[in-house]
Amino acid sequence: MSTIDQTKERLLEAAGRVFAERGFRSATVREICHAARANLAAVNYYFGDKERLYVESVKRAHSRRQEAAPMPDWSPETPPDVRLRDFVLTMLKRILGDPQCDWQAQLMFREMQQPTAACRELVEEYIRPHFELLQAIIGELSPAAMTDQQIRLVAFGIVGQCLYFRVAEPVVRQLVEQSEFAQVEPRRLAEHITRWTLAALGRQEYVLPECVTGQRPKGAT
Amino acid sequence: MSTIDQTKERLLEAAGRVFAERGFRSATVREICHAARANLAAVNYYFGDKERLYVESVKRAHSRRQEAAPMPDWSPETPPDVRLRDFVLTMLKRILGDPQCDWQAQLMFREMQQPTAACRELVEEYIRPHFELLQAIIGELSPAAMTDQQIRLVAFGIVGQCLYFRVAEPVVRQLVEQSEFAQVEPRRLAEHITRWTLAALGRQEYVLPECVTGQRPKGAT
DNA sequence: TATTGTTTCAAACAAATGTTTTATGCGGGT
DNA sequence: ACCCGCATAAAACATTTGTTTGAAACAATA
Repeated sequence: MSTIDQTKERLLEAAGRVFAERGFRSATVREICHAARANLAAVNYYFGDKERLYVESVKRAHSRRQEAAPMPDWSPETPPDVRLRDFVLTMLKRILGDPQCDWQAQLMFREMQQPTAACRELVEEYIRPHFELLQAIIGELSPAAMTDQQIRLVAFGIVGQCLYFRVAEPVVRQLVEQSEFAQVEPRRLAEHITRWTLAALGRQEYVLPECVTGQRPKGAT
Repeated sequence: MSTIDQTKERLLEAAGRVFAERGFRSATVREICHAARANLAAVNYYFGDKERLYVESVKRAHSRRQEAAPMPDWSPETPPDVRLRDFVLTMLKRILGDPQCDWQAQLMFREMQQPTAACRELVEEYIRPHFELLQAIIGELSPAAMTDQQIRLVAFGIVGQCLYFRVAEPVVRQLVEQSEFAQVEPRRLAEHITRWTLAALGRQEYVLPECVTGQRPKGAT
């Protein structure tokens, strides 16, 4: 019993990494089994075929990511701007995560761009609730004149900003210097995006205090 | 001579579509040749091997996209907010394009996420100049207190918002209703993102006139 | 110890796929 | 008429790859 779970577990872990790096089709069962220190036939033994292993590994990656960075449960009187900041930070933590679990996010992005029929349910069960939560938060922060459609666009904009740093990471890394890229991390980005959003909504000015940016203002002597 | 270019051309076109849809590894030479109405050996005859065909097709897709939606050359006295709007609109046109040339954008995104060594030059020759142009425009619109690092974050944010609708298209399509998704098109998005940015910079209020959104304000009778 | 169910392993198979080869048709120049 | 360069076509080749198979190793149990 225990040995079953061990190899099955190693297989899921290794499959996640390999699928994330190579994509479903390009990943080979042989590479996965080798990475999992398992025999070639193990995949078919435990999962039937390559595709079911893929589905399982995607689900696994997602749940791991979610429990690694859970959404905080706010008290009823938590102000919406705090909730916005928490939401963005949580999202960024899940997306950028530590490089150790990097593949989990990568794997989900692949799935988002070319959804497998089996995994499309992820959107309904997981993404849509989060997206509606974000819309609700923005709605509370917005003037009454904002339409639902506008709120949706704002929500997409926030998500897009978060995702960009992960999805186009190689490009970002090449565009900014190494030292600056190292500072692209969840807390700083969440602060920027939150302030940026609040400023656009007319809630406050967009000014990042020096202690956060670690840089002097332009033109300062 | 003319026939040479014809099949070579068809090969490049077909390869672009197939590579965009399936990725380099998953795309088969047979499928490409079939789509191009060419013989199986044509790829090796004209390009040597599959990989060089891929590189050529990426370059081709990129230049096609660029000439399809060129950056306007502004007169010196064009105000920065107009330039921002133009920049965003041009970018969105290239990204969202008409569904006919959809694969060109798709292909470049694949390349951005998993850069081939041969194609990494695209960033230097093409993306970096555009990125610096965007930074310059934002710089003109920003208060002097903004640091270069903050400007870069803002620029990444704008690019991220634009890319999101394309990169996560399947998800967006599933999240919003069909009728609303049809309205996700360059002009409307450019208007939203530009106004949003200007509002965050304290340049103007973020209010989209009804004639643009086509929706009545929340709570209107 | 013998038995039974489970897991691992090495080998083999069949299909897919990138590449090469060889042959065929075609046009123009000598 | 003959030859030569070039484009196309069909077949063949060598790998790769997902999957299957049958035996061996192992653990638990009676």
